[in-house]
Amino acid sequence: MAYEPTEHHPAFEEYSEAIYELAEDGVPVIQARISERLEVSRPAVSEMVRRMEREDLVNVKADGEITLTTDGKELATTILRRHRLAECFLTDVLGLNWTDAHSEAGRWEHVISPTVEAAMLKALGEPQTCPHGNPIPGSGYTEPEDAVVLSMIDAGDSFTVVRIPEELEWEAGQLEFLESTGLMPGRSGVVLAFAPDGTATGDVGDNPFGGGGPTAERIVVTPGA
Amino acid sequence: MAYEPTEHHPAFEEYSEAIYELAEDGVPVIQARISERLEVSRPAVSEMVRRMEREDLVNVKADGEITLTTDGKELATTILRRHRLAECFLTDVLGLNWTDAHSEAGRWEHVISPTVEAAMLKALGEPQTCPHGNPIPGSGYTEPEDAVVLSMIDAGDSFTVVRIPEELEWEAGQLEFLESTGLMPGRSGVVLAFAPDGTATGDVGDNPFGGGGPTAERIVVTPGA
DNA sequence: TTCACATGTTAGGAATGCTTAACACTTGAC
DNA sequence: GTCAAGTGTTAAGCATTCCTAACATGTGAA
Repeated sequence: MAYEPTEHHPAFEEYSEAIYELAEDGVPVIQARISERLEVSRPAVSEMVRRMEREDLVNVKADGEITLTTDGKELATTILRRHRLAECFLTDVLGLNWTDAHSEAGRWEHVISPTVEAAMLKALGEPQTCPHGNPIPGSGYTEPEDAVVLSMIDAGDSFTVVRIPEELEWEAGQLEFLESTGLMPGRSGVVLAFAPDGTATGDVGDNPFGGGGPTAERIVVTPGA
Repeated sequence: MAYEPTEHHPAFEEYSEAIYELAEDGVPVIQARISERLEVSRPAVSEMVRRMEREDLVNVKADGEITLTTDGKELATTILRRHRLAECFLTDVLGLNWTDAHSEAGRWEHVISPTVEAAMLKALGEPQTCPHGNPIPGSGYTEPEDAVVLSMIDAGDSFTVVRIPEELEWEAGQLEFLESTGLMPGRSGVVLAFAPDGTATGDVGDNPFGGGGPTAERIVVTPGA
């Protein structure tokens, strides 16, 4: 408990969260990726990483890979937990759509106190994932054993959406598109075909969908309806 | 709409709100009062007032009195509306107590978007006051004609609490105390006596209460049960 | 009248978090 | 081997928002 989240250095919270998410998404955690995800310059990241290292929130390996320390991980999971809890709350209680919930939660995560967090958790019946299917840290959620990315499903086979990784949530228009086609956690569909470039086409419910290679390689599903 | 709240200069929001509240509480709006309410140094206020004047959010009269411009008032009422709406939400939906709700709302007010504001308003059934009885700007609420401060009630007479001014909410321990004694909007009580120093004693429901002169001179009530 | 107190301002400085410009280093493609 | 692309760093600077120290001014009380 060396770092007190209530001291709220908003930047430390944002950077820790980004580092955690990049790792969660399987992206190599180097400064350049953080720079892209947070849309800040590389020198800004360079400086911030140095400061976070000084505060014992991260370690930098010789090859430049950045890892969270125990304190850093605690901060990151706290913020991410609040982010995903806020997304649940905003969609379930206040009726916001996916897209709005995601961007709002990006601000809410920094102002939610332990008291409010506990109250939200109770009001929502202890959810285990956010509306996009990503696990709420500390909820004890474990991903299904047979989870694979959509591009691994054979053409003709059916699948059930598990989660939309955080990485895709940050791409402008992506969430709106997925929500409109019905590619949401719990929904089942069928893959009709893969184009040579990896683009997947299929149906979810009665809606046709199409997703480029990078998208199909990231959406996590389980085989079968 | 010259000033865009979404550009979020948090300090401008905080200062505008403080200025609005001081006026609402009948306190002369000068730099020294803002300095006390926001707990920042006088030079900090001096500089910020100059910047807000430059941005056309406030005007400073020759005698030093500070008034909000149209833009400044719009910003202040927007933030204050979100603050009081958040207080309603935190108490009614999440079950927080007065004290927690007040301090949480002080952060929430800066992250609530128009979308969320509308959703909260709907979820709460368009409340007209915050839990402490203070009007939610834009709700159309008007204070009862016969509202007076508690110290104006004659010893032996009954009263009904209308509101706890924002000024008292900022005093450490004040909200906890009022909540514990039951001096809350809508509750009725009887004034038993006033000490020479203005301290009021009385009963609310079955609970005795006592409030120093400064408190009794600020709590707004209507005569009668 | 004088002294104390309240009030506002200037000057100088600090922390945070960002920017661009310029440079160094590594690595893969040709 | 060379060149381009990707990556990280240094340097200088800027905006925001605060601080303390010091000073100027006005006002009310003794």
